[in-house]
Amino acid sequence: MGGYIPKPFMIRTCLSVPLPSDFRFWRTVYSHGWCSLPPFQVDRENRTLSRLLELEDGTLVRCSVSSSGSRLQVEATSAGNITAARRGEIKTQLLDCLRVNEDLSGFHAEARKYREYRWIPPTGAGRMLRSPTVFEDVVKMICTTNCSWSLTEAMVKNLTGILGRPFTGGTGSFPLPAALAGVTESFIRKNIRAGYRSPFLLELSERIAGGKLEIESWRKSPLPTGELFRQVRSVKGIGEYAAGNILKLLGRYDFLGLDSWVRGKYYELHKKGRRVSDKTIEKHYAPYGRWRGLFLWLEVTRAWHE
DNA sequence: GCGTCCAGGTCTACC
DNA sequence: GGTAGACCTGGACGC
Repeated sequence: MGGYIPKPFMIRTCLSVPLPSDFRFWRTVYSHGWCSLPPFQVDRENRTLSRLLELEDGTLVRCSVSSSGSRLQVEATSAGNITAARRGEIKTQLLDCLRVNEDLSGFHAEARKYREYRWIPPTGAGRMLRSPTVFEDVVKMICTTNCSWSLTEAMVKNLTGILGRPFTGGTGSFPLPAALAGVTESFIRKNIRAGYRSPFLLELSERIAGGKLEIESWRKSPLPTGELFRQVRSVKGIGEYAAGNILKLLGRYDFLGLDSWVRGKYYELHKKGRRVSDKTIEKHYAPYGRWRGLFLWLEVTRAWHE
């Protein structure tokens, strides 16, 4: 029994994109935990980042990205034709995720002023991996709050596996706001295992899907950072920690985004393990101005790359 | 296997 | 503005 289900005919194409001289592929991939949350997948051995992209017309494309010399190498696979327009969109989305076109010269110039941060410019550190959409970054950030990393991984895996669109031989796409808005709170609790975060995720998705909240424009917002921070904080489920870190993915580094792990690292590095208040930490980084959140993050994760 | 405790941010109510 | 308690899950631990 069981009928024959034909496998879709897959089309494969390769792209090669030039990179700026200060770009470091692996440092960007491993800039924080996002590379291990689906639809991202990381292959440490082959130093490859994979990602299922959903293009504007709905086409799904699996991309395997690596770096050779000064170029980004992309192998793209899809069930549909990968036209010139689609190739352009794949390139745009990937460069945006990897922050390739973000100018870090101001940050590196600032780093050179401080003895403790002079190690940063030669390493090319500073770019933080982000998702193709602000929505995905915000949902994932809510899933990092008040839980272990393994639970975050489970929630995101459920989101892509249950509500995302399937693709041959891998993870599903990240669900669009409408997909998340189309289920109930109890469904999110039971199947995504998001617990008390479920009403927050549902409300966010419903507001976006219903056109009442526009968050994709945050990446190009002309608002001063403090004002943008207040806007981000107005989303239920996003507190000081989550908003501070979402801002980093929007290219603003004025907030520290402290969580228990970062605090612990700070105590280790600066206070011989002794706990201090958040105000003390904020005071420490205040002299570094608009880059303070990035200095803090690179400082506490420095050992990851050594 | 079961029960208890704890860690992890955010929200709301209250002072 | 500051604080306490509730929210939910998974892991650690003791029995």
